[in-house]
Formats: sequence, C-alpha cells, structure tokens
Amino acid sequence: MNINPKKISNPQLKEQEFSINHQKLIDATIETIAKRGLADTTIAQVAKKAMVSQGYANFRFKSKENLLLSSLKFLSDEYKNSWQRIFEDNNLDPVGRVIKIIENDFSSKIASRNKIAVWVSFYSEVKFRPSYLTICQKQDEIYSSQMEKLIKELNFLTDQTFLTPREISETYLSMVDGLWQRILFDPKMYSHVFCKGLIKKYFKNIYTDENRFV
Amino acid sequence: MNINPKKISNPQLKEQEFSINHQKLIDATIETIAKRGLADTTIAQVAKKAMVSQGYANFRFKSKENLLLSSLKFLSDEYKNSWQRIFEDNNLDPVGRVIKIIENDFSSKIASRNKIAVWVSFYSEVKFRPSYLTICQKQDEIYSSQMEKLIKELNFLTDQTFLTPREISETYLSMVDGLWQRILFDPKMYSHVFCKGLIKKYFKNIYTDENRFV
DNA sequence: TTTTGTATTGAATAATCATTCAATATGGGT
DNA sequence: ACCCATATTGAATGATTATTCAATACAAAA
Repeated sequence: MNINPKKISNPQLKEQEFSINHQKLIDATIETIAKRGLADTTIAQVAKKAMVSQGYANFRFKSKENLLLSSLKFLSDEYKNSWQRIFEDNNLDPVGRVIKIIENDFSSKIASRNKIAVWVSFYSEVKFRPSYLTICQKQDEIYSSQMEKLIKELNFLTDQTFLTPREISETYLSMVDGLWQRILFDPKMYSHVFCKGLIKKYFKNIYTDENRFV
Repeated sequence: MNINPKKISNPQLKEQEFSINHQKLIDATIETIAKRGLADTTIAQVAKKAMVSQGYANFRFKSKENLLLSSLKFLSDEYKNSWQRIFEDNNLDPVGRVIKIIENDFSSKIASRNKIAVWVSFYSEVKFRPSYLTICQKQDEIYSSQMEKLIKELNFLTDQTFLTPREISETYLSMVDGLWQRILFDPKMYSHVFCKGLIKKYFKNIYTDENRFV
C-alpha cells in the first residue's frame, strides 16, 4: 500500500528524479501550457492540476523556470527515445527506416496537438532563453546527422545523385517543423495522414523506383 | 516645423491610423518583442523605446492586447503587400514568379531574424488567442491558393505530372515555415542564401529542364 | 493675451503571481 | 505510545505590470 515514496530509502536515487509528484507536476505543466499557453501558465494552475499545493510545486522544483525547463527536457527526451529506437533497429533497411521516422514524427504520441503547442511555445522563446536552446539544440544536431547518414545510405542504394544527403535531410527536417506548426493552425486540414502523405510523396518523387513510399 | 500632428485637421482621417506616434509605437513593439520576447514585453518598455509616456501608449491603443494585435497586423500587411506585388506583376512568367516568391520569403526585409522572432512569438499563441489566428489565417489562405495556382501553370508548361500543384505548394509553404523557425535557432547555418538554395534545389529537382532554378 | 480643446504626462491603483516559510501532517522506528 | 525526520501545506510577502485619470503642456483661435 506504500504508494507514496516519501522516504528515499535507496541513497543512489537522486532528489527529484524518482518521485511520483515530480512526474505529476511535469505532466500538469505540459497540459497547462497546451491548454492556456506559456504566458498564462502559472504555478498555481499547474499545482492545482497536479493536485498538490502551490508552495509544494515551487519547493520541489526550486523555481518556475526550473519546472518549465524540466518539462521541456521531458518532452525532448521522449522524442529522442522514440527516434533513437528507430535508428538502432537492425531489422530495418534504409527505406524502412525512413518510413518509420516519418511515421514517428507524425504519430499521435509525438505529434499530438497539445505537445506541438508546447514545443512551439518553447521554440518561440529560444532566442531569449539560452537554457531552452541548450536542451533542444544538441538533440536536434544528433537527429540531423543521423538523418543525413541514413539518406546517404539511401542515395547509395539508388541512382539518386542530384540531391545531396544534406539537402534531402534538411528539406525533410524543415518540412516537419513547418507542418507541425501548421497542425496548430489548422489541425483539420493538416491531419497526420495528410502530413505523412505529403512527405512520402516527396521521397517517392526522389526515389521513383522505391514502391514503399506509397 | 510642425512635425507634431496633434490636431487632426482632416476629419476623414480616423483616430489611430495616421499618427506618427502610432507607427512609432508599433515599431517599438516589434523591436521589443524581437529583443525580449512576447512574455517579457511590457508597455513601459515599448513606451520608453517609442519615447512617449507609458500612459500615452495605453491611451492610444486602449490596451496592451490591442497594441500587440496592431503590431501583428502591421507585419502581416507588410508581408502580404510584398508577395501580392509579385503575383500581380505581369512581366513575370511562372518560373520567374516562383523565383521572386522564394527570394521575397528570404529577403532581409521579410525574413530578418527580428521579424521572424515576432512571427514565431505570435504563432505560438495562436491556439489560445483567436484574434491572432484571424489576422494570420485569411492571408495565409490567399497565399496558399495563389501559390497553388502558380504551380498549376508551371506544371502545365512542363512535363511534370507526378506531383500535384497542391502537393508542391504545401511542401513549399511548410518548408518556408520550418526554415524560418530554424533561422531563429541557428542563423549562421540557416543563412538566407542557404535557405533559398535549398528551396530552389527542390524546384530544380522537380522541373529538371528549367535552368533558372540554379 | 486669453480661451479652448486636444495631446501627453506620470503618479496612483489594483490585480496577478512567484516565492518564502512557519506551521502542520505523516508514517516508520523505537 | 511517542519521537523524529521528512513531506506538504497555505497564507503572507514583495515584485511586477496593465490600466486609470487628474494634472499639465501646447497650439491655434479669438
């Protein structure tokens, strides 16, 4: 019956990281940002949604800023884990991998309208808060370079030489960012199916002989 | 010597619209958002930058919200005017028009890092402030449909049939959005030259016979 | 010069919020 | 049953900021 892990019996476990309340607060933060926007997200609302006191939320995360950062980190890690698994899956050939990547980038887990709203909120502040940039940038660099390497394999297997791997992967990445933003504007028009289709068509046009890009 | 247009002698001129202070405040708003972010933009800072009193800024625009809306409207109109001129230029053929559109979308006037920062700030709040959406959405719809029509002409003039005009224009629009966002992150890597080159290469790959897409 | 109407100021107000902290609750060890 | 350490509370504090408005400056008209 000991649901509440008040005592941290294992000294290896570090403060925040393993508390139920910790994750409850992060989830509540994401939900609140998604529902009301970053500007209108207050600790009081987050605490209420997480069903803890306002004072506790602040005590736990030391500051609002830190709570926001932790939430961004959580989203960022979740995303990273999802694409890393694909790059590491040895059962996939390059084409299969690209398709999985596309499907992941527009899966309901990763590209839900709520999560996109949170991403875009943080993106918009990146210029003013170096700490946000730090969290996002490194992972984006890895994603970019993995993607480029993958396209290189793809080019090698086909007779595609006009577009460089760099060009194709940059085009892909910017399309994803743009489509995510457009999902926010008009989720009806920019459905996940539409977005995936658009990108697959882009690849199909490049690798005309490959029938898996529908 | 009458620089200060206190009296509105012409009764046809409506309140806000034609005052020097009006534009000074809008410019100051854009600069402030670009420098500090939407969240940290206060009327006091904007007023200071515009060199009027804080009370005046509020009096003139009735509310902070209204000042922000007016600034968004200004940016939006500026953008619209720039692309509308291109669509209406009868000296251009479809290819020339597309090239002009690309160059406009990454011109220093339209795609300056400051202005992009402001755009992205507003975009990120679009889900929560219907008034922001209203301002952006209608113009974006017109831009989309004009773009699609233009690509239709292009497809007609070439032997390109695999990608539909809709697909090409949606891909273009999402790439622009994505690249703009990336300019914020890493302006060195995503230079205007790089972005334009990437997009032109996209078109060149589709319309292989057309040599103007460098 | 005096009057008059508008433009502009800047200090006061009131609301919102992050943060603090003394007080309380909780539950295991003795 | 009592103690003690830690978890949690919630009310108070102080800072920030949009908004208001009475007071003032100013320019033209008389």
